[in-house]
Amino acid sequence: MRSQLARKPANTYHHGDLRDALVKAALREAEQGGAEAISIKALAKQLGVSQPAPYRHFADREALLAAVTAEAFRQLSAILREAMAGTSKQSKLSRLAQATLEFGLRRNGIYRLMFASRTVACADKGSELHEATRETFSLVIEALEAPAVGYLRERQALKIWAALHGVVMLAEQGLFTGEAAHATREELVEDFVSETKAALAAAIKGARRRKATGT
Amino acid sequence: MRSQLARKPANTYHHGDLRDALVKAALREAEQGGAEAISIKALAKQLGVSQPAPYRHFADREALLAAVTAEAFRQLSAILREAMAGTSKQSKLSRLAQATLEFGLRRNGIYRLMFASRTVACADKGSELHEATRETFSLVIEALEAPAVGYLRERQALKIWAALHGVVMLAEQGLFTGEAAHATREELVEDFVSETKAALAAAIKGARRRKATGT
DNA sequence: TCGCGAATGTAATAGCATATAACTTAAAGC
DNA sequence: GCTTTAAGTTATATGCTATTACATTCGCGA
Repeated sequence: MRSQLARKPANTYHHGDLRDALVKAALREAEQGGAEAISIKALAKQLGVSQPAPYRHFADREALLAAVTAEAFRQLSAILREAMAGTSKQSKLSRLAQATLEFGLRRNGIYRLMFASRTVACADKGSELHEATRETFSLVIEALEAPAVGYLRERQALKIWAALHGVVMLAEQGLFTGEAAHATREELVEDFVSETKAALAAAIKGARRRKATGT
Repeated sequence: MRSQLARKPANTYHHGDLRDALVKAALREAEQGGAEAISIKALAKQLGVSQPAPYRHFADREALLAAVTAEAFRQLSAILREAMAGTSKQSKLSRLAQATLEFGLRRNGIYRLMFASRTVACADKGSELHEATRETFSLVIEALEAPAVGYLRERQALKIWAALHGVVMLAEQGLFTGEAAHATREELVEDFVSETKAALAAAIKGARRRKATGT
């Protein structure tokens, strides 16, 4: 096993760790241009192997994209975990939210690969990709810092997660630029964060009362 | 000018309305598979013209996608307008929101073309596509049924629009299916709608008070 | 109504990408 | 050390985008 991003040395036959190198290189390509920027042929050339070599590791282009997307989710998870562990005066949820926004905008090609393609929807339950997405979502639930009361947490996690993605989406469409910039993206995210906190607090209170009064 | 979806009759030279036929046929192809399902070659064959004929009407594939996307936005506008004009007991905003959700899920390929690709982001200001997107967004503002107070309306419109798209996105990812179905998509949308109404009412009240007291 | 220019379509072809088949090399296990 | 198998190679089929050079028809002005 050798360094992942390396080209194959000219006088060798085997690359050493082509599968991993392909995923890493593809991720770099997708950074700007998204899935469309990923070309098996180009990757093979880049890594110094023949065109069909990648097919030893991935059945087809879709399989490579799935692996790349899974890796992207793992990277996002790591970023969110780090953000949540931060020491700024903001709440965990706020830090997770702003980190998600930044990821979505700065690495938009990868972001589109993760959330705007059909790759995730087509992933089998139990697959590497499916697990990676569930892991990421579990961080959102964790960031709520709320006790498990029925499905209240999950519902609020779904809501804030959805809202965040909507903001990234509209930002990429340019709805926050020019004359339409009636609010910054960060402001909107912060709005959603505080609404989520309020809704969660109210819902938990309500649930406890119902439980106490036995209705 | 002949029927738009028609194949070119075998014994004729000119199609009659190839540009329009291409857009309509491409839209049909994209219904399920999104932008990837649109192939110039396949469309030409379908319409009974030679492969390069489409290039008389569109500089390249991107230009065709832009035209298709613009048409899709016009169709969405029409659908939203109709929903808003409906007579159900729900509010205009609620009807617009649910109609958007339904559009996003039922015609997901087209939806991805509209919101999850870079086509809109790359559209020039003043272009057919840019105008079509602004038109659609103006309907969201209209659905709020709120007076123009500074940029309050626009801000709330951005928020609900973002939230809606997030819900569609996560729904397509499968986050509402199986064990994770802790809320229906429709419920979440309704949540966002009522939060928007509340926020809007509060914000308008606050703005009026500030104005009255002269601060 | 004739004719000419512009618009629209066709045939031929270059170039790039995915993917498969048949063959080769070297690594790993007994 | 020999064999099995994983991993890489060359050659090739197929499909798509896009361009060039050529053909046809539409519409408009003389």
